Amino acid sequence: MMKKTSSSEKTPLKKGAWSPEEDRKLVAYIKRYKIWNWSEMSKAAGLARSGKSCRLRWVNYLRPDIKHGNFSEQEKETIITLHETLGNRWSAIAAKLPGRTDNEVKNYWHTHLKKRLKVDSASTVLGELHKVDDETSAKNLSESDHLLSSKPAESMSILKGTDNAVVSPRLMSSTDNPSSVLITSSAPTSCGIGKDGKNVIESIIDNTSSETLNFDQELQSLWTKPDIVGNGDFFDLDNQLIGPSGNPQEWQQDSIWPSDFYKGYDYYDWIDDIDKIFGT
DNA sequence: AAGGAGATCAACCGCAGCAGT
DNA sequence: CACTGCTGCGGTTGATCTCCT
Repeated sequence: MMKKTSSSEKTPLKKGAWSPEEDRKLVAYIKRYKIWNWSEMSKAAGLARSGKSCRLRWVNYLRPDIKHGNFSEQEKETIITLHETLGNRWSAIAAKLPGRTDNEVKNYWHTHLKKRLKVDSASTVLGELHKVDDETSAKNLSESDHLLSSKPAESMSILKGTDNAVVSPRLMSSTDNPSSVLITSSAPTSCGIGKDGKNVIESIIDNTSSETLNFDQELQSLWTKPDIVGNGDFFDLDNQLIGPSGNPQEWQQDSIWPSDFYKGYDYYDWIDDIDKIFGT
């Protein structure tokens, strides 16, 4: 292995976008000699780049196991779920997504997913909610929706949400639904949508608490009844479990999406509606 | 067609942690 | 124990692209 220990000549290090030639040099060098010391490798490979720049280029772009292209629905949900528990630990999140880099996950979060949970864009979001509802009310209010709305109002009045706590917009816009939703979360951030489409609420809550949101009281007195409950379960007013524990994502993975409860409201339709509302 | 605004993403920067001396 | 250098991480920047007027 050709190891240059030091270099007295101070060639200015190149910055900015990598050329195909530079990529080729770096890939060829790593294929042949493997990674041993980024700053020394850079010189040995004939690149006027810092070791740091080489490492970044390799790790984020040139590595053969990098998965390029759009994020799948599964990946999106994984990022959202993990971000709720891990926060901005992008490398930890990326570690759960084979082929994705921390940089990519971070960029994707900031450009696509962050706005899903953005609270202060409530009016915009709710405008979209109304739009979705209007567009779908006549044509798309399927039999399943009628079945859903035909549930006794009181049985729907309290919903203990998921870790994501993004409540089905179609469910929540059902006219028979009362105005409060109980959200519980094991994650620090939760978001809920009022059935009247008037409020979108996001709040930082305790890991083990759940809260009752009354959408008729606007945003004041958001949290009215903290208590300790199990996380991620759906309950009706009588505290009867009406959905499985865990995240919708896990429900889908485990084929336990509560289709009885949602009456044919498919998991992917649910995600689609969320996408529409939050503008992904 | 042009240009302005916003979105996207590759790359840089600064810092912290760790290992070697 | 202090110093130094390397690596990895998260925040930020800026070039480029896309969309809208």
